[in-house]
Amino acid sequence: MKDILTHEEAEKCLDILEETYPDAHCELEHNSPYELLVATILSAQCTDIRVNKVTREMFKKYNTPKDFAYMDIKKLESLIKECGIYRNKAKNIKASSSVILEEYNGEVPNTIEELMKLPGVGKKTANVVASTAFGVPAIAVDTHVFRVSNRIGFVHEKNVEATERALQNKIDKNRWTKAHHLFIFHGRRCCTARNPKCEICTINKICRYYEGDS
DNA sequence: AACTCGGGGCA
DNA sequence: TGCCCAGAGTT
Repeated sequence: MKDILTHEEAEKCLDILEETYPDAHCELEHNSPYELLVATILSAQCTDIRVNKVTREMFKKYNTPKDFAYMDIKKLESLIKECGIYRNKAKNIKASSSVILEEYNGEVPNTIEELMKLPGVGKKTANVVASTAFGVPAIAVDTHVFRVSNRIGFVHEKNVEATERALQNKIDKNRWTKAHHLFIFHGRRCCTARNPKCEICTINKICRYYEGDS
């Protein structure tokens, strides 16, 4: 059984990752909370690169809840086709936009709880939007966060729920959001699911996976 | 907690 | 074809 990073190592790990990825924020490009919400809904089972491309293009013409709430569903489906599962996503974007328009006066709600009431918005999307757009401290354990945090030994848990609790205990609340984005950046750029680039990894001196495998 | 649903892109 | 991808909703 591998040990896990000490509190000091964990702090240092986050420090190094911050230096490594100075631009680490949200990988989903956005100019407004609403754009981020749409992009995040699109990001389910789809790479951020493709989401950014589709969203950027679409928002040149359509960029308000009103635009999408009244848009023909077929048209919306064709606009977001590249992002996959587009029928559900189109339906959800349209429906969420209507709710935002009618119940929130056109403004995206700023709490995790309210965001989750929107159709197609679950825990992860709500966390990303609330933390990125509104500064709510949050850690949403997606595949990257789960893989990276467990692999390097930041925590040692077997499922996402336990990982989320462990991370919240291990990390100061004011660093939750930052840590969330850092794990995802690291997971995409270096600590990939297969063939991680351990030799160029900036935290390989601390990493339990690297120690254990070398 | 386990399960279903879901689709384009790329090798 | 098979595998990947920053999930949501229902039971």
